[in-house]
Amino acid sequence: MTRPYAGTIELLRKAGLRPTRQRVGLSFLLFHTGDRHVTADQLHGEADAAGLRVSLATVYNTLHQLCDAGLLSEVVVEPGRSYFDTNIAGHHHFFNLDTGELADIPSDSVTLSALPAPPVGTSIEQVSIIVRVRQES
Amino acid sequence: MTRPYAGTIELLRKAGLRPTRQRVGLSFLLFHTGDRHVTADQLHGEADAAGLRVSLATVYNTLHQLCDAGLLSEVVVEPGRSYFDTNIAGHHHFFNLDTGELADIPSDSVTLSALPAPPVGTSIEQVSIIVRVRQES
DNA sequence: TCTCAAGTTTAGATTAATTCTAAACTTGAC
DNA sequence: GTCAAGTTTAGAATTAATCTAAACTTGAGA
Repeated sequence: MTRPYAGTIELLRKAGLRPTRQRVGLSFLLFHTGDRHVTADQLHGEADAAGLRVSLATVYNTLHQLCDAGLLSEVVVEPGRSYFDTNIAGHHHFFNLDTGELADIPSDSVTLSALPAPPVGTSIEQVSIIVRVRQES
Repeated sequence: MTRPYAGTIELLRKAGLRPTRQRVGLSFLLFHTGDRHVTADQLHGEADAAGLRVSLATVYNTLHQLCDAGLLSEVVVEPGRSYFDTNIAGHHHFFNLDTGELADIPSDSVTLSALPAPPVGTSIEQVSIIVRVRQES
């Protein structure tokens, strides 16, 4: 028998987070299905479907902790809707205004030449490009 | 005596919006103070301070109508906070994660070379770049 | 200038996402 | 095992934003 959660537990430990049942379950859902864009609500639903009882508050806590640990990134596309992205390599996205779908843009397929200096006294933390698209009629 | 609102009224008429007292007042606040980044709430407060009684619902309505008319653009930087920007030429911004300040990036100071094709069946509506910065310690 | 239908505004209720709270429960070092 | 520190939880609270239907403006036409 293999230990399906061993990697996940390791991941959490490295991030300084206790591998609780909830965190392990949620992380497993997040990181073992390829790249994902989920809202807190969606993940909560998936957990439920997978038989993992977790409160929504914990889903939010865990998502933010994983963000802080750099394992996840938050993408804000519309007021009042926030996605969490398991692909932390490229922070660029297509956002379909009509369907609400979010798709990654591989960071090597975009070249940003010349970026102005940040305001005095600040340093750049992240550059995010969102390309809003519409369904062609 | 000059007619301070003549330009504003003209602007609204061209956008197909009746120049009501509220819309004229709000547009005046928006477009006669240089480039601005305001939340609906801030604008509501300013209107109040200027002696213009407007409900918050009208502030939201007007902001959205001006967006639809292309006179304003909406910038989403954080979940649950939405700014409206009177500078529609460049959609790029610095966002200070520590202070919440938003600053324009002149669009000619950024060059985006190479952008992948949008998903099949969609066309690009807008490209927005947000550079998140942090206060240097 | 008066009238009136269409377009606007409004207060207040409502929604939806998210955060807070403090009590109950795990976890893991010892 | 024990226990303090860290987590989770249900439910309340908060926040931004939207909706509702009744009251009010606006301006085109008489």
